[in-house]
Amino acid sequence: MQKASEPKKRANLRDVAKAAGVSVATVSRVLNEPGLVKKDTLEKVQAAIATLKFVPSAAARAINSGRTRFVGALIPTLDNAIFARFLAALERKLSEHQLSLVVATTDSNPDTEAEKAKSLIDIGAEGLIVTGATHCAAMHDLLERTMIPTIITSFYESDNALPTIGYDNAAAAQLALHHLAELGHKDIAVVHGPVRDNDRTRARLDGLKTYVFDGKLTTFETQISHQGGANVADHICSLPRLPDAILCLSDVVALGVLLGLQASKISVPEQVSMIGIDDLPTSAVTVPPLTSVHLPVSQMGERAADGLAQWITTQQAPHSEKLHARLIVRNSTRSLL
Amino acid sequence: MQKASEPKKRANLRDVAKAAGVSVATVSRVLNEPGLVKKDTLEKVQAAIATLKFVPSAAARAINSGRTRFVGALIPTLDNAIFARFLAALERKLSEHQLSLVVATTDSNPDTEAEKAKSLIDIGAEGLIVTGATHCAAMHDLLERTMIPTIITSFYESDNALPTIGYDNAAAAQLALHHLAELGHKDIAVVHGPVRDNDRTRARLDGLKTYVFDGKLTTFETQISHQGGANVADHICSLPRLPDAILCLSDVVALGVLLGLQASKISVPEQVSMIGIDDLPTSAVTVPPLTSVHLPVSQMGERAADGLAQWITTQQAPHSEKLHARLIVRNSTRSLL
DNA sequence: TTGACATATGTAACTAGTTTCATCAACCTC
DNA sequence: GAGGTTGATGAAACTAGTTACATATGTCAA
Repeated sequence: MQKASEPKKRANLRDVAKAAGVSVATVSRVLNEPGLVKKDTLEKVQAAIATLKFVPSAAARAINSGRTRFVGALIPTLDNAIFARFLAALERKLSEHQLSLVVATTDSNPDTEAEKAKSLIDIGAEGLIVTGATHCAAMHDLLERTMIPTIITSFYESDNALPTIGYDNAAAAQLALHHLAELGHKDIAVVHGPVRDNDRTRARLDGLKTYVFDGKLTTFETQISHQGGANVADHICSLPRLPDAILCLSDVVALGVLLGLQASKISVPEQVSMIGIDDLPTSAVTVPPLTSVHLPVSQMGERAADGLAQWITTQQAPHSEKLHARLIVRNSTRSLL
Repeated sequence: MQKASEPKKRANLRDVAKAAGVSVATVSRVLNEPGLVKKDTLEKVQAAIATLKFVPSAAARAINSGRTRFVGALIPTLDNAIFARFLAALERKLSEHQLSLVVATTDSNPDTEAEKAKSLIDIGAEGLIVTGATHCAAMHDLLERTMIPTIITSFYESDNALPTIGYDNAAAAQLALHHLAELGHKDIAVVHGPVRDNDRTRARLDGLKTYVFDGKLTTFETQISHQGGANVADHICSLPRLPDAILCLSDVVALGVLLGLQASKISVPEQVSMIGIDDLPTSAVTVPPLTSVHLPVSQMGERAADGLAQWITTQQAPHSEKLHARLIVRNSTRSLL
């Protein structure tokens, strides 16, 4: 099957060694520890590498070192700035640890998540970053079988089997509700993304439900997008009576609601107060600027990167970390007292 | 929690073979072509795999097949929905070709791009998707040396050395300007992102400059973010005279400008017309809904995925493809005639 | 002159899989 | 009962690197 002249096969170490008239060990040294090689041998080999356009095979390297130098992140979507910000920090910090990042999106579907996780592991990921603590059975099984270092983010739970690096979602939501309650709001509309397969949203809603105050909460579920927020705003405007305030469990939805209210000529905060969660940079330039609960996602990215890198190199799982959310008061909320 | 001091060496094929009392070839068959193995042997081997928690090494597989089954995408930032949309389509289509996607962000820095490209190739990427046609010397050298299949996106140029799959940026900008010109606008502010190291923005600006119309164009450079747009809006509002219209070379900036104008109580389109480029979903729900030039980024992602997958499997580079932008008229532009 | 040591390089054994080819038994046909 | 075919399995070669160990040469001191 192998004829004398093959058209184009990638050159390997042996080819280079033969071309340079040295052994494979010498070529390997040129690649990894050029200091050990005599100057003119070095040049001979480098010439051969150049003429053969030799590029070392990543797989062959990995097989020896047992390291592929990349990790995977499973996130619900890229279509929300909050994840973009998280990933930016994660990637920056990982690269300080000489690790590349492979991003896979799950569309918040646990089965997709398990599938993508499997393919990340198949292609050699050394560790995983996942969003939230709820996964399907296949995912749990996969993580247990492979024992791949995995950190849960956007979610804090001290006694989880896997380390969690994130914030207390219930507390973040309570921070927002507490602010509204203090301002005297009694009739509050809560707008949130899909509850199904999303433990962060559920935790936030639970936080609201367990917060004790003498007022009414009405929840509205929609898509996490500007469009989704605008749709809910239309619905709320068609109600016989406007709520005192609208609490959005994410800023993306909040901006959508804000635009929707504006389209219906409802003014914020004069007719309704509004508050969000996330504190995206955009929230500082909306009209009016949006009061929000700041979630430290950049910090979360950095801590997750450090934790995972440490776990991979030392085989020692990091401890869970609780990061603190804080209220940023702007002009979309006003006092009713 | 994880116990730290396990003598955890991962089981390999030979370990499984020994445990099951069969040869390595049989274990390999169980993994890849279970149909060839007798039923009770199969079960024996599967039992051994389960008890040893054996997971095949991706690297060792890759070394044989010469395939790592993933490609890399180099994009300027994740912090702009336009790229998020592109990546979503790209990833979806790549996975149909059994390819995973590794995303690397370059911050529009050519040196970062070259670095990230190198590390993608180092970890074994079989192909690359890059944004725009302008790269630093190190990048060109890398692409030439490794001959890695690489497709340029967001940019169309029929005679580029590498296949380009994208739109004509100059034409897209002209489409927007033509619309404003037809409505009788003479004094137009053009708001755009950084020109340095961004050939898409430059191409759009060149398109505007070569379009013949009897009016005035004033350009404003800012960051591509809502904040950046809002800053320019503040600046424009402080000018002695408002322009007739504001043409933004991206919708993200346009929404920022819109919010900034609104904060200064300038009404659109009564006092200024506004038009964007990208046509993000958000642009349909802004107040007023934003007239924009639709860029087919989802289609671009799909075509790029198909092209790259084809290139990798057939060794045959695809042809460049020009995708068509089209004007979406909403309510942010009005006629002055 | 010889031993001690450093430097430079080669040989061959690893890494963890896939794959080719050989072997052997069971079954079928003539 | 000889010969052919099929099915199941194993031995060993193969992928492309790294690396432990061996060897050859040169320098220097005893």
